[in-house]
Amino acid sequence: MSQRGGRGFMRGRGGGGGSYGRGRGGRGYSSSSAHHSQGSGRGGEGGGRGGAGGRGRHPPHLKGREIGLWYAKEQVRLYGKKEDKETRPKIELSPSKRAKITELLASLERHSKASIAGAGAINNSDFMKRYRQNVENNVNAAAIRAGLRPGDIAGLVRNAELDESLKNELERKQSSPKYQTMMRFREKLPAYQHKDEFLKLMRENQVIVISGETGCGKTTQCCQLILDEMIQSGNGSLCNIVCTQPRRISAVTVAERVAEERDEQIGRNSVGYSIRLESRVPERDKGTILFCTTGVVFKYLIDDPKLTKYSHVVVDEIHERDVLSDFLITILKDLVNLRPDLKVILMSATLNADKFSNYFRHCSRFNIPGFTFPVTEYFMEDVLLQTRFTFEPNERLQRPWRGKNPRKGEDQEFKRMLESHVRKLERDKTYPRHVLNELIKPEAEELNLDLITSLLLHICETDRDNGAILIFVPGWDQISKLNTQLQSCGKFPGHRTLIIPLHSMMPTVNQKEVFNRPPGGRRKIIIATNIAETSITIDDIVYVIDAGRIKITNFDMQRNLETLDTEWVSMANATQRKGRAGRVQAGICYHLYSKARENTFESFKKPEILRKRLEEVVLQIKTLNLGMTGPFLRKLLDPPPSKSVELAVQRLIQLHALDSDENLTPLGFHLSQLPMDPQTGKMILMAGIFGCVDPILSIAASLSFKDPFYIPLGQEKNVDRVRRELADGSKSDHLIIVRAIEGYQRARSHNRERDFCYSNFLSGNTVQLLMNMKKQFAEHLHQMDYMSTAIVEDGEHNVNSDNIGIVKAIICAGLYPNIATVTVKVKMNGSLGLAKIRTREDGKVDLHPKSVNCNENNFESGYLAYFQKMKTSSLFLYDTTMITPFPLIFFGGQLSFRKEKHLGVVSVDQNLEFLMEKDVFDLVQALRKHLDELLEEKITNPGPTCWHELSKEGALMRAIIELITAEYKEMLGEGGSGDSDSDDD
DNA sequence: GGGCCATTT
Repeated sequence: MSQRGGRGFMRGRGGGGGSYGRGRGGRGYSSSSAHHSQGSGRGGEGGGRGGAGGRGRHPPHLKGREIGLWYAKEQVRLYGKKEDKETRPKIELSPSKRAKITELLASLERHSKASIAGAGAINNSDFMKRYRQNVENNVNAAAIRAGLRPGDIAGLVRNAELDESLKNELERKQSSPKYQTMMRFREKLPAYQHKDEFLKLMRENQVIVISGETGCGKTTQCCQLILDEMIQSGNGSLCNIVCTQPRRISAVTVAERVAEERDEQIGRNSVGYSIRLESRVPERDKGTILFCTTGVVFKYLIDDPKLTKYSHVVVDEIHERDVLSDFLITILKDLVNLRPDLKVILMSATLNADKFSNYFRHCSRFNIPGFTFPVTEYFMEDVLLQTRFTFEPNERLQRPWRGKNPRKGEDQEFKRMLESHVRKLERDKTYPRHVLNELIKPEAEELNLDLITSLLLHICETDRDNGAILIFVPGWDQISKLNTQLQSCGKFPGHRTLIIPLHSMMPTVNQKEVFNRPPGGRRKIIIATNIAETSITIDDIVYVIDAGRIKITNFDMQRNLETLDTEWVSMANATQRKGRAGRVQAGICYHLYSKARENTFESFKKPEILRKRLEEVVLQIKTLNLGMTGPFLRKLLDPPPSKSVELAVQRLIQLHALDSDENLTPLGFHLSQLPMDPQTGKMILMAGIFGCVDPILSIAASLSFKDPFYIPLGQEKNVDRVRRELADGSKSDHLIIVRAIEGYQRARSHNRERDFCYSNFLSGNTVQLLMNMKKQFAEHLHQMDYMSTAIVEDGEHNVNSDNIGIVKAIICAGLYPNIATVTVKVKMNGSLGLAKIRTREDGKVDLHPKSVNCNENNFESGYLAYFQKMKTSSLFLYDTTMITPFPLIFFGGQLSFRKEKHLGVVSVDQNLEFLMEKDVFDLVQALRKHLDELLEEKITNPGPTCWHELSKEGALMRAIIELITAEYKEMLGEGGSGDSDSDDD
């Protein structure tokens, strides 16, 4: 086989001009073949191979622009002026290859005639019947395990003997000295002090909302109070409490804390936790408290929709309004009718507790007063007064800062509010004139790092106790700039201050120094994103400086795009930030915005369900049999707009996960079982079928969790370098992850993994989690019968793992239709211009600077598959892999053929186009049809792939793999075509 | 020419 793009410049021309510079001469697929615009039109396709014929080299005496002009003239001489701006790659098959495929197709026809009628075609409704039966069986099996008859209304079954022994055990425990010491502490917590009222409400109501600020002990105490009362009243065998937390770390720490208070070992007695890939559930199965992440409860719901194992469900931190907790309380709202014995406790911050109570038909509310130290609040006017800071006029100021979608006239409206606020301060003589002069300047509305520096100096001068300072800024950029400014201004020398940047991508998030008091009596200054608002808690903070901004993802339904915007914080954010100063002593919070600005703040951050794509939510609704998505989602506390639901359903239909009636297809059924988004799910199913499980599971793990790379401040370029080395010319961000995990494992076998992580900017924790996720994914594939074992490295399932062409093809199969095209103009002087990236829906997009393909302009193939696309300062593709034509033809969308003058043109989904003769197309299309049938059969009736070349499946798979492999090798110039009979045309 | 934060038997 050979493919001849055959036009344009060659890589490596002119003595290593290209980054690859292998100097392959005219062999194979030229780098321009896919989408490099002809531009000044160098090269061209002679009759011979790859543009070698007909095209001359420019005379050696020419320089710079003259070279380009020479090629331009040459282009005109060979092809005439405007014609032949062909940029579509041409796909050809050698005669021997054609003969092979023709023979294969004939044998496949014989196979299908010989096999039972209907094999290969799927019958959706049969599948769905089986699948619904399975769901039913699971439910009944769970009921039987819980000691119920199938169909019974659930509930725990009393065991009088156990009631007695649980009661005795608790009494014994209450006399232990350790327990009593802990009890003296517990008794001081507000939640414990309101014990009787709380328990009375619990007895009298099925659903209650508990509100209270951090530090009141509601999470640790309420579950214990319920359990102890149940046990003491002789009902211990009827009590299992599950308490959900939004984050893994809080599920574990709360469980550990409660176990300690009960003088127990975690997972040994009444208290345990369960988070993904890590659980220590209580050994006994009655009289327990289980802390788990919300996602874990969702998995319980699949097998046990009525949560029959539990008597109490406690949903904590519901005020955070994450998708899962919103979703869960909607399910619970229906479940309480089916389970009159089930008690539901919703826990929220005080501010919006009423909203939840109203949602549950005005259920009872109980507020527990807070227990924190007082925090003095200052606003911009006070900061200006204390620092005497003056704003430099900023010519380039776009306008006072404002929200993302400003209503018409919002700026003017705010200006009037600010002016009236200033007039009032003037009348009241609260602040001197110079402060008001500054406050009214538009510059006062901008995030000003000089002001922060000035305020820090003010704090350092007035406070001699070196209290720790926490600064909230919106993102990486501001952390970086402020850090540089503080380090270089000379006023915060290392022997007096310790400055720690804190961001999820910086290694400091896992360092103890963040929590400890710095040695030598120095002052700790932490510059953080909102990671320090909930995820990381630093106890010794005395001062908080709140810049008042937050970066937040939104979903733009009109443009079908995810965006990342900087916005003013909500009141809830501001309160939370302020509270960070009062954890162990009285504190001070400086808000870097005026009281007037604060008046424009929303009360709460927009619920996550209104800010996200809904594909996974829709699949979950289907898995849990909750009916049509539209009606179900309208039951939510804040229903997402129907447009957003439609977009999700449409995309799932496009992925063949749902049929047009919104039923799960067999593929959709598998995807809904997998803990990842549908496209990544599709990728791992295909990896199972195509025998490249290990590398693809690495990619899937990182796409569904996070990138394992740290980026230490100032090391950005070094991280880029390491990533380029790991990519090793593959032009793939996804393969970087594969190589990183492989490298880690190799290093670990020599006990060198720490060094490996250090020199490659990897987070060892994240890599280990990714490896555990791979194991979990392999277990899923095994359970679904896509693998015969659950071993990631199993040879049978990795026959193609070292074949980069196939691994990339499977990346493409999963990520499709997320495909961008690349064009590179050839400049007059013969050098390459910048790569221009486009997608069908968005037009021009940019590659994110973190991508290894950013700044690349020498692409052997003009297609990039991507996973994440987000609009920030520009519309970015965050992660890309260069893809060759055959994977798009075999795993992309609908193929169609047309004649364009004398050329045959094949298009994929009426979008991506390739040149192909009709007879070649017929062969390719026939192969594709057989592949589609095979895949559908594999999806409906999974089983390990049979690679034997005499089987229908084996022969077809081998043929397709051979085509993709040969194409890839030829393009990348790795050891020729890898095909012994390729040179016969 | 530049990266908010979480999370799944």
